[in-house]
Amino acid sequence: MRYWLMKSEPSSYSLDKLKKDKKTMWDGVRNYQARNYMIKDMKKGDGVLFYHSNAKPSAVVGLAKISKNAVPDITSFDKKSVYYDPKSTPENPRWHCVEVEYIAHFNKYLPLAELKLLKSLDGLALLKKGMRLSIQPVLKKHFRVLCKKGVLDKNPFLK
DNA sequence: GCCAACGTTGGC
DNA sequence: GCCAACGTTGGC
Repeated sequence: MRYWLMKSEPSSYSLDKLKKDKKTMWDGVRNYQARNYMIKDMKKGDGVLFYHSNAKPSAVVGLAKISKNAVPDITSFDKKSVYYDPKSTPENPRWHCVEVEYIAHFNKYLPLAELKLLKSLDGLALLKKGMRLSIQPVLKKHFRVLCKKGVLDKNPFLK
């Protein structure tokens, strides 16, 4: 099993929204590196840290998991969608998306500025200068550090 | 709102 | 294949 961090601007899709929806297709990703992670590496059951970007403050806010492996992103075929891509067709889809399922909000949010101070997170992709990737792999040790910092009564990933 | 960093596009 | 121009991300 692998671990991930997924970014979303709360104004477009927040963890609160995911809680209401329970599950969502992570569609609209139009970056090849992020797409390749979804297609090749993300598997059902993987752990996901949910990050609010462009937020006040930007922070890791909770936990989710991958509930379905990648499938073609149908928004890329939809002319009315803002995610429409004329180069992506049902016969030859260019973009894919996984399904993400809500687990919990952390009891403590983890603002970016605080995470930068932690020696135990050295090497975490999120903290690297210029890192804009919306889907990032997270090492198990970093995942555990963040889960413990976030505090949850029941955390399926910390047994 | 600014702007650094990064990704993509397209002319050549 | 190079690279300038442009667009986007996202912290601050």
